[in-house]
Amino acid sequence: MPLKVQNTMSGQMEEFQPYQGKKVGMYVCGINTYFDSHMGHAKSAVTFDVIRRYLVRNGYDVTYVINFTDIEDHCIERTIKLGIPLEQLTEKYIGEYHKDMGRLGVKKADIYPVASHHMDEIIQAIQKLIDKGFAYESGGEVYFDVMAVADFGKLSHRKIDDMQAGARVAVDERKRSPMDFVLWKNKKEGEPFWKSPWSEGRPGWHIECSVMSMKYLGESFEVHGGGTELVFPHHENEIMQSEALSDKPFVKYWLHGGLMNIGDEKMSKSLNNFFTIKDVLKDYDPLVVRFFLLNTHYRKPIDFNQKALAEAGQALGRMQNTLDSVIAASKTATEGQDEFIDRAKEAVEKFDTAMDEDFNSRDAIASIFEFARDVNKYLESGPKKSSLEEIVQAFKVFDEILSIFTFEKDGDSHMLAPLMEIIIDIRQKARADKNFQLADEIRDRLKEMGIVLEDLAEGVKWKVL
RNA sequence: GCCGAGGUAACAUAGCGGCUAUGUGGCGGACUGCAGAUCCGCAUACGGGAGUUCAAAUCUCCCCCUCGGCUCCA
Repeated sequence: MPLKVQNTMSGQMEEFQPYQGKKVGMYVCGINTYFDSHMGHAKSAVTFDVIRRYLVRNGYDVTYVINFTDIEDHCIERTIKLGIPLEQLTEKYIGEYHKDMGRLGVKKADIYPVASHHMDEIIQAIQKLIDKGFAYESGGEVYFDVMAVADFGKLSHRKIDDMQAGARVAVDERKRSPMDFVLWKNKKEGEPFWKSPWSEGRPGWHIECSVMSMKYLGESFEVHGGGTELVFPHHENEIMQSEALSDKPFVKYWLHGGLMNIGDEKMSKSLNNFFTIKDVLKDYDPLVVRFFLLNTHYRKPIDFNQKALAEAGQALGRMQNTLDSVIAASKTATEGQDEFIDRAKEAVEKFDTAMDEDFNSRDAIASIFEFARDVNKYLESGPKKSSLEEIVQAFKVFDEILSIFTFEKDGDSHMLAPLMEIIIDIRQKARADKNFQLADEIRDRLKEMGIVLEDLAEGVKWKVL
């Protein structure tokens, strides 16, 4: 089954096909480096992490680029307020970003370009746009001339005339058209600035991404991602700038993720209703958070709340529990295999089929739950070693993409197993003597240190939480 | 106003022409000294209205509601 992706540009599902062979360039808009990342950023990072992992699983040679925007109002405001150089602020939050995302199991991108390190290229690009007649200078500022491009709005599907320019902010009188956007702006008093042919100032937000993505991925590349709120104006403007510069199609597939909401509002820094990743990880296992994010299709919004996270913990625990049992059983199972080995292979196929449909991780997870139920049944029917190993392999495939399972627990030391055998033996004797008080005490005290006992018909099972 | 994404059982999510789904929670069983885990079963669905079709949650049209975008924002 071929991989299909929902392309915002066409509004349709399209078969995924790189420009050349197996090479895939992938660019995702990262964060503004002035504050700790919140759960909305986590959703984006995890979404595209999974997409990247799945592309790699399908044999694509992915070059993944995530940018950091450090030349932007909030960063500048912050650097002035704290009285530290911009560079220092940028570095601090890049470090925090990597820490947070690392804890969430997000694999590192190949390149993390920083806007302020690309000033020469940005200025050159702006000059080129002026030279080619796509931009104009006005009072030390440079604007992109929207009227100079024929296909305005092809990503967001809107027409210039239909929009209420200045609906929320007054139109700048220096612009020729209200839809024109700034490429270079004058510095304000006390702000960091760079020298340019037009004025001492700084670049606009959109041009930074055009320049950095094309620098590292070429003038045309395959995948560009981000949250839906970036479709307009940011990505629309990126397209206009990039294609004006290169005269080539910019990006083949536009992938947009749904937003993280709180109640009926999106989570955002400016609305001040955000939960930072650090705060959430104080209360929840990173694997649970990751599962929570992947249990909804990436293009849909997710409502952030404690109940949903708790539920995610329960649900993930169900699957992990099955995995634990399989691993434990495989240590003592009889050699050989049986027909369940095919069920394990089928599980991987179902998983891939779901992921092939625009990275439908939710559907993929549902298939794992079904598999887990079958596995649980199988475990009670005298499982064979090879089949159990095949099940573990299947979970390894799921985990290669989702990264939500644990295969080895910290407490798994060589001494622990024989020690537990002794304790369980003694407790079984107490139970045989109907000394339930002692039996319960042993169980309770083990639980306190994170070891759970389960009395089953076929014997006592233990596991480390 | 315009563009986009949605409205699925108690809740949260998939599905998107015929196979009634997945998890959490609830109820009832099996197992059990108890607890937990696990299994089996039950209940409660497709925003409203018209239409197309042998057949619609899935297609068409109209309406209602929610969110996002048209300032910065993953």
